[in-house]
Amino acid sequence: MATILIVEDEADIRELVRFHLEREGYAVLEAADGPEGLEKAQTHLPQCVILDVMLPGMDGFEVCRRLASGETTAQIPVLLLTARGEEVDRVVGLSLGADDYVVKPFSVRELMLRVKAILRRTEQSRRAPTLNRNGIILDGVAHCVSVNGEMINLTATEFRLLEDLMRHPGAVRTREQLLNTVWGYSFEGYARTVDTHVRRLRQKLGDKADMVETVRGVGYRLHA
Amino acid sequence: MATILIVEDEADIRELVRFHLEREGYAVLEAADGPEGLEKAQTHLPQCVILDVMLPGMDGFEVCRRLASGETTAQIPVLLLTARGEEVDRVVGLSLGADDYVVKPFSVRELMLRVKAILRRTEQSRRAPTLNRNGIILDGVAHCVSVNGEMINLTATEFRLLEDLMRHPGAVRTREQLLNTVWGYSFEGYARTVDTHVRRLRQKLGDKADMVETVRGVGYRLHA
DNA sequence: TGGCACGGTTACAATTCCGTGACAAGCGAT
DNA sequence: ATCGCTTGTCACGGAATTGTAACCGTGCCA
Repeated sequence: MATILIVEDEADIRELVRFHLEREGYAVLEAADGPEGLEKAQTHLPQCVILDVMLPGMDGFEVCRRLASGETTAQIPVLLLTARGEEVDRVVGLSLGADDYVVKPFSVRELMLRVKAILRRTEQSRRAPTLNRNGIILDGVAHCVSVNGEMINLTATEFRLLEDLMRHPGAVRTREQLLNTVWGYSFEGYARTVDTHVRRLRQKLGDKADMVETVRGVGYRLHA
Repeated sequence: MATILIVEDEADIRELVRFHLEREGYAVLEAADGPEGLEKAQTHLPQCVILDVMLPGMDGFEVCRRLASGETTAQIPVLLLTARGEEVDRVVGLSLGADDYVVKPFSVRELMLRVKAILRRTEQSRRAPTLNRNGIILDGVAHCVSVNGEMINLTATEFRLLEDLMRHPGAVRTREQLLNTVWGYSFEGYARTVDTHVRRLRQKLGDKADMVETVRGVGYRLHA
């Protein structure tokens, strides 16, 4: 499941949060100061960072800024822990790119909900190695596809075609777009080739065949 | 820029928030109760909804639930306004799919920052050129159109025609202009062809048919 | 009031578009 | 070499789409 990094100098708070996060099934990394937090963020690329603003040495804002400017770490959502009533701090934090904050002393339950909310928001945009839409599951690593739990056997071309459609659920893909991504830019052939492969794909999809919709005069689309 | 809907029964709070939102450059819609808020959300698809929990009649949680279960409105982020200290409410709200909350009485500055944070988070996924005028929603990526929340089925030509009109709301488009952009410069045909397609389009638009206005002697125009 | 220009409406034939089946070339394994 | 599988192309046919023409309704102007 998701990995979460907590950067906090007070050990008892780290333990408290770790305990609850692990009970929810998350993997937890700890760091006691800013530099350690930055380094663990860069090496482990957690799905979320819980970051105390008051840190010895480098403060949380500086960590936040450096995370946002790093190429690999810019996408990691940050949840700030601030002291009560420091509205100025919150303002600075949010404008620095933090995704959310919680005021200390905080309700653990609320913190968990906020972490979940952040992960829920980001997991949609993150590219999943296995795609799953309405009973069609495509595993890019194992290179296999199941429909309603039953494995089906796709050829390489059919697999890439389905993959492209599933990566753009609800979006129309023109024959040219499909030829470019599935067959490659060097392919110089008949656009109707796509049709034939769509037909073969639909055949193998069985009762989920109508998930692949025809948009007449435009192209094909995976039902959203 | 972005459109924001505020659902709040107290008119002075609506005005206060509207004033600051408009100063930031946002377009603002107002609704005084839950049903009105739902309806405006469905027809205008704002980029964000600011929703008071305490509403006469249908409360904010119910509005939130219905927004989340609607196909077109599920993606709209919701920012809840709750009364001080009602942690139970916050928890319920966040688990219902609200993206954030602010406790009343709130700092306007903080509210603005939270709205900006929400918009920043969602604008990445909102890159899609979806046009929206008065209940007619045209999604260029999915290549589909909905009127009052109901999907309608347009042919490719009808779609391009509506797209051109919606890209120029309130502006008259002559038949020649339409022929050039919708049919392409190479088209050499009868200008009255446009009329036939306008008619077919109006038929499918149902009670929104009069959004496509005739400007006698000039061309057609989408009602502003 | 009548004529006229313009757009709405209807009908229809031509065309386009897509699903389907068939087929041959390519390719790897046996 | 032979077989089986994959893949690209093609032709046919049905269905949806589209352009055109003819006819009708309405507003405008003298």
